[in-house]
Amino acid sequence: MSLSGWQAVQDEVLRRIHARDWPPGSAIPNEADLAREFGVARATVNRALQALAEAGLLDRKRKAGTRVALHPVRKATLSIPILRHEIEARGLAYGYRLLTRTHATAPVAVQAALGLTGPLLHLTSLHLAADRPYAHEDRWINTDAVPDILTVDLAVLNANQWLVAHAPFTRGDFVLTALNAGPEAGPLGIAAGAALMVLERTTWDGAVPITWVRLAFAPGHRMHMVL
Amino acid sequence: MSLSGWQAVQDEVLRRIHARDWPPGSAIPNEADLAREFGVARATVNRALQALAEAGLLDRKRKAGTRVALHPVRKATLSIPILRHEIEARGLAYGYRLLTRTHATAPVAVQAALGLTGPLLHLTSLHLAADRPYAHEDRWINTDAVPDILTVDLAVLNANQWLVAHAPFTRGDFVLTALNAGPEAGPLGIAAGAALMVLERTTWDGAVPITWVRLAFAPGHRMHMVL
DNA sequence: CAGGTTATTATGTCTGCACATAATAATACT
DNA sequence: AGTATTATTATGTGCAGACATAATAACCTG
Repeated sequence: MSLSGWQAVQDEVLRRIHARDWPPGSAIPNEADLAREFGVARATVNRALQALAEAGLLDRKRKAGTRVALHPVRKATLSIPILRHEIEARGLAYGYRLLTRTHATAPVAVQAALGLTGPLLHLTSLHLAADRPYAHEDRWINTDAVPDILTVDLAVLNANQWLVAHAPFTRGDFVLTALNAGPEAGPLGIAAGAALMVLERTTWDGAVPITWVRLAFAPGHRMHMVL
Repeated sequence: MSLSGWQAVQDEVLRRIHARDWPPGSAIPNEADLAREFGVARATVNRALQALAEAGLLDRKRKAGTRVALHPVRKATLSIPILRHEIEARGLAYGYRLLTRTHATAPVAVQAALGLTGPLLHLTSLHLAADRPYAHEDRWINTDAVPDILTVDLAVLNANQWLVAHAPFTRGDFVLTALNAGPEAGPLGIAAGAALMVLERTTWDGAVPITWVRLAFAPGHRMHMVL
């Protein structure tokens, strides 16, 4: 067989995995052999197999060789767009309303997530889609890390947008969970107790914690992923 | 400067992006120039930049060159392990209980997701962690695609485990949402109305729909992701 | 000057070769 | 027999050179 392009190699390997020519757990031929069989260079086979390994379909180990993953750990990638873009992508007008802005000591959960104990800048705000509440945001900001944010009029400018533009982060950490609506119920204009999808995110710049955010989406919010 | 290894190149590029040497939206030098500057082959620079592009930090276009992404679409990867492994990884005993097994016509939402109208195999079951309800599963299976599943005793063997082992899928589709507990409340042993994290997944083998699952996790479930 | 053609350029990828590295197998030594 | 050392092997990665391809810029031409 003569293939051309590492994508073609990848497709053929996928086909064989799928057709059970190479059942889960079994070892597949080494790169050199495959290169010969497919009529390509070893580097080309390597590219294809590495991509599949990264996708979790193959397990590769030096010397041990390559084998079809027994329990393919499927990785869904959830792209986290800026809310404004997410909303505008649906053809809706985006709106933002700052609800509160204070300096205060954060709840212990937030303190623990950030690894800080001092008082932080605390914002609560509302993201609107076509004038209807879309998500409620509860944010704590480490002003030591981004002192410039104190000079910004956050009533006009979305804190998240300012941060992505001025304080790039190197590390992030997400938790998705579901909660019965508590204090967010009012601003979101919903009944208390409604099930809300909640996203909690902590971001760092290196070792320096920047911000902790909790987004509570309006009921019915669906987060979509593909794999 | 002389670097060695594509990872080192990647790190240096990351550093420059982060240090605002190359601010968002700006074009960075071409591969040949970077290769010369770093004292590596162009292929090495290419490897590094491609990885960063895949991660969403760079936008690359032929001829146009490479520029720092204006709105780095952060991609969180959520690894979807088999529930059994997820539970056992926490050091808890895994349990499985089949609740119902029927053939029936699926709700329109399921019919739409799968693109099928005929009657399907319908299973509801419970996943247990240390004998406590962990998640409620509501599954519809296209028996035309996997007729062998009819020969399996699903009271003993987890349908999901059987499927991953015998019916590899090529495409999947996730939706995460939050719902107030309805019929799941009973089996999960919780109060009706509690906020549940719900994961709906549809899987295909090529163009053939295989199964639709809805997992409702016990209250307090946290789905963790890193980016 | 508009519209189409051609050149240029940066990335995408392949090849063949080389050496590095990790894991295993084989061997030697006590 | 048990342990330490040394091959062997498959993947990981690097290099230089080449051509492919897409997007843009420069150039004609009517």
